[in-house]
Amino acid sequence: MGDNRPMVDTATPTPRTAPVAVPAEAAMGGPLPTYVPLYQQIKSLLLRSLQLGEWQPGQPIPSEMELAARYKVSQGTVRKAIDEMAAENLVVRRQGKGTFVATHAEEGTRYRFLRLAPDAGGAAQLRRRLLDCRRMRSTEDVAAALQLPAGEPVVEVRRLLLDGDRPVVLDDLWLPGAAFKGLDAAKLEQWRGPLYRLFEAEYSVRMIRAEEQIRAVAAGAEEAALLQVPPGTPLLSVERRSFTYGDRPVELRRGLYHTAAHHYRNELS
Amino acid sequence: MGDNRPMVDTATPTPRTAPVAVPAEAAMGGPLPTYVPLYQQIKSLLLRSLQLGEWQPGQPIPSEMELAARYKVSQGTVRKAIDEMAAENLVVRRQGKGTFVATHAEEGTRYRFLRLAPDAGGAAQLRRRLLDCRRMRSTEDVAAALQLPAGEPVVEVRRLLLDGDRPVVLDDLWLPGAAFKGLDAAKLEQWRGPLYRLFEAEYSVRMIRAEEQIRAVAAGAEEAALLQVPPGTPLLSVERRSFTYGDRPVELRRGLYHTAAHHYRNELS
DNA sequence: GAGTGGTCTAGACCACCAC
DNA sequence: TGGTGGTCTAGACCACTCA
Repeated sequence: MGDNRPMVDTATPTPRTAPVAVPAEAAMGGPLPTYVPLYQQIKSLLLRSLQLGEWQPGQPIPSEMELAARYKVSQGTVRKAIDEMAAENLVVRRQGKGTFVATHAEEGTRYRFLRLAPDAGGAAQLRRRLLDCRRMRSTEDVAAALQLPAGEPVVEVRRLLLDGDRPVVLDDLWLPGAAFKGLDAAKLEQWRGPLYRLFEAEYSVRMIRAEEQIRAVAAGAEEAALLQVPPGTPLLSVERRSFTYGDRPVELRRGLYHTAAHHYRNELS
Repeated sequence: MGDNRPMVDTATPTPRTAPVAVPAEAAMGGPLPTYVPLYQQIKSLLLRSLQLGEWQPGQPIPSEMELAARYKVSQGTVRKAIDEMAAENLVVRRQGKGTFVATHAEEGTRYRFLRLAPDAGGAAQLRRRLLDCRRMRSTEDVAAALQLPAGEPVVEVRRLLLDGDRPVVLDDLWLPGAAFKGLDAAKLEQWRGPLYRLFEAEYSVRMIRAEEQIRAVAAGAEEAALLQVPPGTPLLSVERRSFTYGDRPVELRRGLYHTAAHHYRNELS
């Protein structure tokens, strides 16, 4: 016990990274990690299972005891691996029931990635209105953001979010065409629930994490008309890149938020 | 072992919360927690020591072994308490050296709360220019934000942040006068380093966490002049409330960010 | 080499949930 | 009643830092 042993691992065909120093490489002076904790190796294995779709969103993963047995480690080691994944919102623990693959379905966090809140307080309750959905060849900037070759097919979507009958958000978004075969206006129109839930349910694309860049811009003529504001109105420009496993970007989104009665909320720590 | 025992606790005069169900209260149907894990109790004690200034920012707290002995629990329990505090950025662990009270001094996180980044990439390197610093009676909105009685004395500060010679941020901030006795323009002018470092070093006010509300607004005449932009230019309005221990608000800050060559970056997960 | 945090184990018991 | 995650312990060993 307590020996970070070299992973006999007859149970799983998946090779683990060497748990101790790699003399040859270490001697080469590379800044590569010379030691990977066991629980990190377990975490990598779990991540791979997630990525390969071995466990589906909303479904339970095997119990800690079962995983400990599978990987021939103690329950505490599995626990620490899962702890980190829970902290990263990849997985949700529920005492007495099990550990579940995170999903963009309701489960309390309806708008996990939408930081818009009404000034009045409470949570945003927004309606969607699809304006456009087309397949096209990506422009250079979109391709770059999605790490695709320029001209690669993408799906372009334009939509409005409304609070009551007042437009609040104008969203343009781009998705890699290859990963979203069959996505069209009809699909989007008929779908009830969070968009990211549709993506994970129908296209096996799970949004794990996103980066946003926020600016203040003046409304152009077309945008102003759609948001029903005078041209030149200051709007929040929110450019989001969403990533799936392995930090692969799978969505580019450009939102214009009308912040007269709403605001973007953020928590710093 | 393994018994969440009622805290004999002859070593510390600090009472701990009851570790097991409180039958009387539980019967009253209150939604109060009927059980508080031991490590949470330890965490509360550690938080209180932090709040009381027993350990100063940048200084080490006692070792895990020492704390375990002090509180008569196992090292693992102390570890879990500290783990949570480290996750909340209250404390920083350094292997081989110890655990240190978090500080707003350099230590890698120069601008912990400033999310502005140059579009060109890299980190913002901004100069400060103090415009004004005065003591006054708080207006109603400021008092409300700081949870003070209206008319209570506050310190009002106005300053610019510049990237090179280009103004990028116009900040107005308000602090409770009582907590910041002696803070004046001279103090601010002479101070080198992060503002929050000054607050914790000279006034024992430690900013732990902050909430921001972000909007797009049009520059007014005065603001436009200060930021050297045409009036009406869209600006990011960032209203921040900073909190210290116990979620007590101790700063209100209203920033106007010129986002022509910079952006507000955010990470969602 | 001594002291710190970091990892790993094994085992016990607790709180919660479903059957 | 049995299974799940959650807590707590005790002890061993490892990685890192510094004198």
